[in-house]
Amino acid sequence: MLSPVAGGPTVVSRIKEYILTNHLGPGDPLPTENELSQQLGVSRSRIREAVKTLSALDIVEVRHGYGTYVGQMSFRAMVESLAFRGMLNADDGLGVFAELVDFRELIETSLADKIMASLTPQAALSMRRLTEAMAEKASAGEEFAAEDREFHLLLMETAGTLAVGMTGAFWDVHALASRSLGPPDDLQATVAAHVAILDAIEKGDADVLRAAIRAHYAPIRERMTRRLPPRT
Amino acid sequence: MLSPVAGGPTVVSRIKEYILTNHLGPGDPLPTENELSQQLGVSRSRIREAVKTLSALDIVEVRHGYGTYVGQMSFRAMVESLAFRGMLNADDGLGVFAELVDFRELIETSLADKIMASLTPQAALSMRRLTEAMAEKASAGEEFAAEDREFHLLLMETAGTLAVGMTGAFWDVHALASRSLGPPDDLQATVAAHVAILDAIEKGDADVLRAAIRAHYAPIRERMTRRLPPRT
DNA sequence: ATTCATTTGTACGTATGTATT
DNA sequence: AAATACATACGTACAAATGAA
Repeated sequence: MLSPVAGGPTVVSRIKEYILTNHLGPGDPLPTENELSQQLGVSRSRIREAVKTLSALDIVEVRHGYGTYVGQMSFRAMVESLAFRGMLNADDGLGVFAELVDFRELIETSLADKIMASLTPQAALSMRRLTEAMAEKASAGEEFAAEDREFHLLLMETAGTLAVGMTGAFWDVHALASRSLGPPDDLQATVAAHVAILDAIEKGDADVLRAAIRAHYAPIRERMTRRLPPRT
Repeated sequence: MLSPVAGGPTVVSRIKEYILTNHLGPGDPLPTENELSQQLGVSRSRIREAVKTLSALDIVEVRHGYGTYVGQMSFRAMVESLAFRGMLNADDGLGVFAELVDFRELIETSLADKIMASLTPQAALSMRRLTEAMAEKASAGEEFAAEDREFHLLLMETAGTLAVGMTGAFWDVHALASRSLGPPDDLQATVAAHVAILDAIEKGDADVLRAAIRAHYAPIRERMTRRLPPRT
């Protein structure tokens, strides 16, 4: 029997290996499931399960009826994982979600000087436009999640793609959490908080900026902890 | 036909739903694959593929021959995803790995004050012992990855479980990267860098601590960028 | 616009390996 | 040591989606 030894290379790792050794990049096609099945000498079911794993990590991307491709950089896996974990704990503690707020605030405040120093005028302008869009929607009673997200991404722009990716991921987790947490925050106040951050940047005072960021997160944190269910 | 509508709830989401509505917690058992197959009205193959996805995210944990259980909080998915992404880019830019160093440094430096204020004596003592263990191994020419990891985890202790988890995850990614990057850093210098961090904490000077942290990461970053392959 | 080949998605049956009692 | 409950693996058949002829 040609069965692999226990603890030997898994199908998942062999597919990863295939991608690396063949120097495939994001968007490049993988062999079909049948071809992989033959090349690796395992059944198609097994290939499919391995591909499911890789797909969950966005290492590959599967298009129904078309093919399988090397995936793009993504934090979706982390978002899903954290979000679900937050829901699980939602009964007792909101632990994950609350800590997430701390973490976001920590990163943004600690980058205050860097942001101040190197935020591009274009980014600042985009952020200004976003706050205006927020204000408009707020007075119409609408939410503005997309604008909020983009605002914070632009804020992190200078810190590199990884930081931007993480910020976006945390924001997404928070959005998922928020959804299952009841009515949104006071829209007008949220807009004002973002305007305050932007004003601080243009004013050029790092201390004011840090204070504005903290003020922005204060009601969010408050909302998280307020939702702590009464222990029965 | 009872087939679900296009875009309807996926098997993955239905299993997540099952866990939440039944108030299962980490370690609690899920129905067997056959039972799930019946309850959800889909074939066992589908269940298996869905479980593979959930397992990749550590939302469930499968024990061969025993059963499937709700998983523990984990960053394994992010580690695997980031590590592979780093390998992919390793040809051209080392982009992800290099940014990871920046991010780790950012987090630790920005927590300097908090660390200083609230690191427990027990943690400090443990860290001191770790540096001693590092020194011992270093003079024997051995590496000390485990001690290094534990040191940085203790450093973040005060910042909450999420921060600790992220720190561990980043460290793991870095370790995976390091493996495929050639010989390790200068062991003696690495030990000294950790000792300097610890000394700074006990001395109680946040500025010195930040400098020590930056000094710790400098050679690591240098190593990353130095490895940029000569473009052919 | 239809048909056709290709590729992934779903289903089911069967056999085998593995851990627990 | 045996029995049981389970996950793992394979093969085949068919459904659904996509792109191209």
